Amino acid sequence: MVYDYKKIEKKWQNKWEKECTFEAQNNSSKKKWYGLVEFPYPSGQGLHVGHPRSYTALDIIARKKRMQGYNVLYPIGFDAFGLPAENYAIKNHVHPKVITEQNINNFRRQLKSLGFSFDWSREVNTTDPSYYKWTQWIFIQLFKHGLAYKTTMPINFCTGCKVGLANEEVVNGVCERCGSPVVQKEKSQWMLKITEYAERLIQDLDNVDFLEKIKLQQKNWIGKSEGAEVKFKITKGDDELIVYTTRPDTLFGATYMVVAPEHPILKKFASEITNLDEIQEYQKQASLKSDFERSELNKEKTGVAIQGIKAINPLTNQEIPIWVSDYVLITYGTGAIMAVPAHDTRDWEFAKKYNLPIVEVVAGGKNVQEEPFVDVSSGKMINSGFLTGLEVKDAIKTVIEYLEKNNIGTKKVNYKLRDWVFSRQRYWGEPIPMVHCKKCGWVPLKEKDLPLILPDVEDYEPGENGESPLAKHTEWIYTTCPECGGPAERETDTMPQWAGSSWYFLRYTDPHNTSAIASKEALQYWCPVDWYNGGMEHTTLHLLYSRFWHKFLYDIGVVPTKEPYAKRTSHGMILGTNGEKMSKSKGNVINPDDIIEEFGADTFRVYEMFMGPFDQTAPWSMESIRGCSKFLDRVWNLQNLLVDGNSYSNDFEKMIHKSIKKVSEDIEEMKFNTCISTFMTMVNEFYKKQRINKSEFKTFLQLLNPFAPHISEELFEIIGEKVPISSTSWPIYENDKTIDQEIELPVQINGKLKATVIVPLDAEEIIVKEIVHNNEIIKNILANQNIIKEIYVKNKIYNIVAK
RNA sequence: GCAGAUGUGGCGGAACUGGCAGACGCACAGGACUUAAAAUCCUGCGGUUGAAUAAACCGUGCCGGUUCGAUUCCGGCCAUCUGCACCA
Repeated sequence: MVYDYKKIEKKWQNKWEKECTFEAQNNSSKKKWYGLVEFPYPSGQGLHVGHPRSYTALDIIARKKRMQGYNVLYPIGFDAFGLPAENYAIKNHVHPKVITEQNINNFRRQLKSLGFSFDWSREVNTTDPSYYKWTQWIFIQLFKHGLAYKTTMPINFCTGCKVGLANEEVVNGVCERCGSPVVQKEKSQWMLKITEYAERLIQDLDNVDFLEKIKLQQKNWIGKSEGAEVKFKITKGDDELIVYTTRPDTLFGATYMVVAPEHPILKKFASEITNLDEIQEYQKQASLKSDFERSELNKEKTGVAIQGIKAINPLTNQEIPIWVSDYVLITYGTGAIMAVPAHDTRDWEFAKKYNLPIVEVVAGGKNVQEEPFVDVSSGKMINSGFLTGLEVKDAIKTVIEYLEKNNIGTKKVNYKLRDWVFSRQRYWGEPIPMVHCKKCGWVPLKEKDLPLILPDVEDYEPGENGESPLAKHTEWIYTTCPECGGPAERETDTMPQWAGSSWYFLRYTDPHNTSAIASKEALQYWCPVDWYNGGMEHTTLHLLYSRFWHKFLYDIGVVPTKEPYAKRTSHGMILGTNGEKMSKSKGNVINPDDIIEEFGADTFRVYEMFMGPFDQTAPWSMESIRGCSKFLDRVWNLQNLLVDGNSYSNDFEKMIHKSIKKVSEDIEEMKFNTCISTFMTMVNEFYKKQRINKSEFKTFLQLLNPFAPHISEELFEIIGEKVPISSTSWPIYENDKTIDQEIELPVQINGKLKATVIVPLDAEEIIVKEIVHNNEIIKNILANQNIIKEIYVKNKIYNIVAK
């Protein structure tokens, strides 16, 4: 019989759909298991081969958990707002809603053709008003709790998309989504105070099971540092220039200051500054550059000295110059620094270029006039007044005490993390449910008026000056104030794509609820997500944002857990056959549809799990996938080897039990590639002995089922089983049968393998010693050598040191 | 520059907690079947020397260390990939 994967896969997919095989139960006494994968953005290109890597992995785990008796929730949905649909819509004059619906239908078809055990009855779609009603609701709660505010600040402005971008969305100086250059522009923006949660976002990582590298990346992103804020007096007026420094101990070495081009001091002292024209020109130049360009290394540093005002070093009381330079960023710290050129490379280069004094304050380096001495985490202070002679560590403590006592500075914890720019001047996003009333200011909509539906306009192209497309639709804008009933205007900006994805996992627990984001009972039962797998690229954006929202929802009593995800793992990227990232422009994109057509879904799934370690990048290989196809053919033909009766031998039986153990354990550790090789080894054994009995076949198919669900169900039926595999219990191994009573023990002489001997399990040294010394090979080698030492490690090795 | 990761045959990779390096697969070679090819099945396959299924030596990016024993632990390099906010 030929293995007709097309017919078989369709048959089982239809059956699962008709019988709702994989729907999770909401009122269940069973133990729950909630597995989550990042829901896709339904792009026009269709599913990427990278999606199924993550989806297959958690599908395997989900299917195994079901067989182990858990009530499993493994949901899917679509993160469907976003720029690509909008850009496509503008280019091709089709409404984003239409495009999105088409794309979702295509994605759904593709996902179903891979046989994932998703609970499709819980599918969510972030662009559905019944969904974004609750995204808007959460925003209003954030606003009511003071965590959403409007402010004017320099933001990244994409010249292509005509929208403000979060720093996180700017990649290599260009817009992450469209690739256009990003410039700085002043804009009034809705912001979310994620910084208020910075400390908790770090602390609570201790209580979750995330991969260490993920925790580390989040911590580094939040970037906690301890230092001091120091006030520098300015020679004119009573004003002060405040800087943040992690090294207050080097204050005596601060010979000049630098402020960012956007620093307010420049406006404030405009009348005092004698070279204002020059400075304004510099500001103009700087605004054309993105943060990335400004921060590029090896770049010649530029700057302008401010004439007319100076700062006073509070410890040396010397007047020091203030410079403007774009290597200082307004978005970090206070937007101003004290420069210690002797001990900082950037400051040193700047000082050399502009001939500023360099004063060594930590001893131990070479001549600081020749090169900066930057490794100053320890050492003795010099040229530092009352700090001279102290160790760096003590100097920090002493100087902070001094600063605080004299009211010229305070100890300060600083975070690199910045508040989240939440506005987009775009059409295809959730409308921000706020109105502006001249009398009442910014007022949120009442809950009964949610959702605020995105108006179905004809013209969704961005406005000229980066305004939202909605700004053109006056009939929508003009409304009444929910507070006073007077005339008011709607916010025309929409939310970023991150909004809908920050809480979608909560909606899956109760997706059709009309009176809450989800019922208390559903949240109580399903939270937290037991296992969340996704890409490393979302570690600092989506993952951090959703943790932030979840913590907020916890604080206001909406969700029962402090953290949304108990466990987070990540998968490696799949590269093209040439080892480069798949992209249209490189022409190395593999289309999942083609693979399924040629090899079938099971082969596709098995190959993606076999191609390499799950968490590492792996190149696609057409030759290797053929190997997996061949393997499933061999599995199919096992039915020809089926015999009645008992197992071939004890060893054969042992192989089965060892395999159950190995596969069960490896699935939990996401070592799917070694699971597949275990299957291959089993199949090779069956062929070698030219037989498999029914119970062995059953067990094998049960183990294989999470990986290759269609072929295993079909074979299960063929060998006469009356129920589907998915309803059977996961095989259990007997520990005794996984242990060999005899061991092949390697014998080394001087660390080199010379022979192996058969010894009983856990054999005592005396017994082994005799066996080893009776071995012919060993005897011959030792004949003219003196034994110095013999090492026996039970069940592992016997090593003889001889001369 | 900073941060993170990776480095094992021709290729993808395996190796528990420091104990037989190269499982499993691909590619390749030989054989069986076939008029022939494909498919399938069987065998071999790190390198050097060797007639050899004898034996010896070398071998997990490089240099060193610890150890009876290191792909694994430690120190120092090198290379590649990814991310980035010159973070004061």
